Amino acid sequence: MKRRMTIQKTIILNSLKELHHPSAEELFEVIHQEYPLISKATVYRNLNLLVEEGIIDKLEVTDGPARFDLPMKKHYHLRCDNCGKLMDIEMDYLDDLDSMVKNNEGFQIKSHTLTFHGLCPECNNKKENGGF
Amino acid sequence: MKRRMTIQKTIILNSLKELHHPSAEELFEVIHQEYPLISKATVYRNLNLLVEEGIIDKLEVTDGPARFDLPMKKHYHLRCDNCGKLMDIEMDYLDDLDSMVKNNEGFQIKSHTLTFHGLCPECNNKKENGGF
DNA sequence: ATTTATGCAAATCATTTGCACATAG
DNA sequence: CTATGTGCAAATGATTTGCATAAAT
Repeated sequence: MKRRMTIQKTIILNSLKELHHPSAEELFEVIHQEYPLISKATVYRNLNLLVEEGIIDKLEVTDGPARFDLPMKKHYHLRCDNCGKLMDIEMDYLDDLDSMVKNNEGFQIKSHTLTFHGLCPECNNKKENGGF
Repeated sequence: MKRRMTIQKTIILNSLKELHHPSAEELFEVIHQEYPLISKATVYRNLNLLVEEGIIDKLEVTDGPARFDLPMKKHYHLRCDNCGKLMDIEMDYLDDLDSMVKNNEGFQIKSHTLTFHGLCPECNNKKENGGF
């Protein structure tokens, strides 16, 4: 199954370069501005294809839509428990973690994801002012 | 808003003791056997209430339904990339990780989740036999 | 007697899929 | 040409919600 280059795929890749790990929906909104004919299904389909081809990364987030991005150095995330905002973190990647697992019962470990949880500055303020 | 104890809530809690981090759907299926009148909405509602009250834990898994469990010692998970099977891992909890984050831009870090990814023995076999 | 909880069906959100038509190679 | 991609709408899966009724306090 040989892939073709289409206008849609080009636009999706370009938009991906301009946005910070957007969700498929966010990407669609932006692209829809300059290219109103595009279908949401096309955005989803191309994102999945690009992930399969290893051209982009899919960040699966608990509780919320998946986010996509151009591949970058392995890193971890910080996610706000309240508003769901996701940010990248400055921390050395723990390469040796995968080999620290005992009793893995034949499971082949290939990678890991580490996400920190808490409150972003904005939500932390809201909370202190009785916001929730 | 004071909570009431209902038959449904009792059954949900009991079933939770018997199952290994089931999804809401799985829990519903099991409960539905012995208590066919229960509604799926009731299962979801009670699970959410129990999580809010801190009585049970919600394990949010990327790409798949959330799973629920009685609170246990902090631990990490192993998830099969192919079939989605989730298992608990034997590994010391990294208490000092939360303080290793630099440049958190005012973010209050409270916890972290660490999940290992790879292939479970079954899927690994399938793969070697050309399954996918 | 209140007020919270339940059951049902409809609604919502993220994502996928079937199908006829368009288009890249 | 012909297989791959597109747009649309309908389908799916997980979860939530509105509303009238039932049950707990």
